[in-house]
Amino acid sequence: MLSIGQLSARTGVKVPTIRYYEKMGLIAPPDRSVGNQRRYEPDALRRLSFIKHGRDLGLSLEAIAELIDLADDPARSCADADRIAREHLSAVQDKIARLKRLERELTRIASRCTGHTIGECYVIQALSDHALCDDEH
Amino acid sequence: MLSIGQLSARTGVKVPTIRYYEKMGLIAPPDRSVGNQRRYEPDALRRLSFIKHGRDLGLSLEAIAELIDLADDPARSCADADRIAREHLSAVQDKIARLKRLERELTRIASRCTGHTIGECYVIQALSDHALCDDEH
DNA sequence: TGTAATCTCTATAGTCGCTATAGGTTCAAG
DNA sequence: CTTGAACCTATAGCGACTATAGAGATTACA
Ligand SMILES: [Zn+2]
Ligand SMILES: [Zn+2]
Ligand SMILES: [Zn+2]
Ligand SMILES: [Zn+2]
Repeated sequence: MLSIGQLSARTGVKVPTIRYYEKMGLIAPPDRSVGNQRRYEPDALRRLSFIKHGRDLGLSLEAIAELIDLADDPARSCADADRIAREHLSAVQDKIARLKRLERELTRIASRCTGHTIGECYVIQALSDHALCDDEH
Repeated sequence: MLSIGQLSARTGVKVPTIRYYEKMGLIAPPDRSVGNQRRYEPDALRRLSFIKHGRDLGLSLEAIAELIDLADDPARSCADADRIAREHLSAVQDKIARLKRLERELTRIASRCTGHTIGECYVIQALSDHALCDDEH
């Protein structure tokens, strides 16, 4: 049996976050000690690590909750799990594309300032006028 | 004099967002009509466009507020403005790097599932075991 | 057994940048 | 003068936590 602090130490998930996951229904409320403190079975380590890994990969708690439901039913088709992964990948790729456009624009803006005063500052001018930009963002 | 709706239409910033910016101190409270509705001078277009452009480039409202302060003082050194731009660029680059690691990992995960059931699903297995990953994330 | 240090408990508020809703008032056109 | 669109304020909600306060539980050691 693990205390919440031990579970936290072994998974790298902070104590308040574990309580938050419980409140959100991602992990089942564990048994309690006589003094009302949470006591986890070793299996909770697996569950929580699954959630943490999903979060580290950028999945939403909603997607992780769906995947947990799916994982509990080994005979079922994995089409939904695969779809969640593909959709997330595609969202990540969209974010990368957007951030790359920003990076180009910001690199240009940040490198072009030759002035010493705000009055001449290209950063300020660029922000004041999107027409100076190469791209939409 | 512009109503908040006209200001919104001309800048692409939604009406509640304009009110939010006012509450957050990014734009000055405008004059009011007899019936207490906001009436903006044409200059508000410039201000709001500046804010919108900053947001479109991914700057935080806090950074934008700093830049607005700076922009009001043309004789001042632009070192702070340049620093804000460089720091933001660097934050964007960090995000891109992190997302690219995720992309690699997710591509691998999403493409490797050959099973038809959850029991064989590589997506579920990968989430259950970070040791299957190539990278940290 | 006493005590002190650490851990844990609940409940609540704050973070960021909005967005949505409710219930009311004002404005502009016909 | 009436209608309908636009506007007003205040409040709550989003996602995924994080921080705080004030109280109670557990553990280690003397
Ligand atoms: Zn400059
Ligand atoms: Zn631009
Ligand atoms: Zn699969
Ligand atoms: Zn991993």
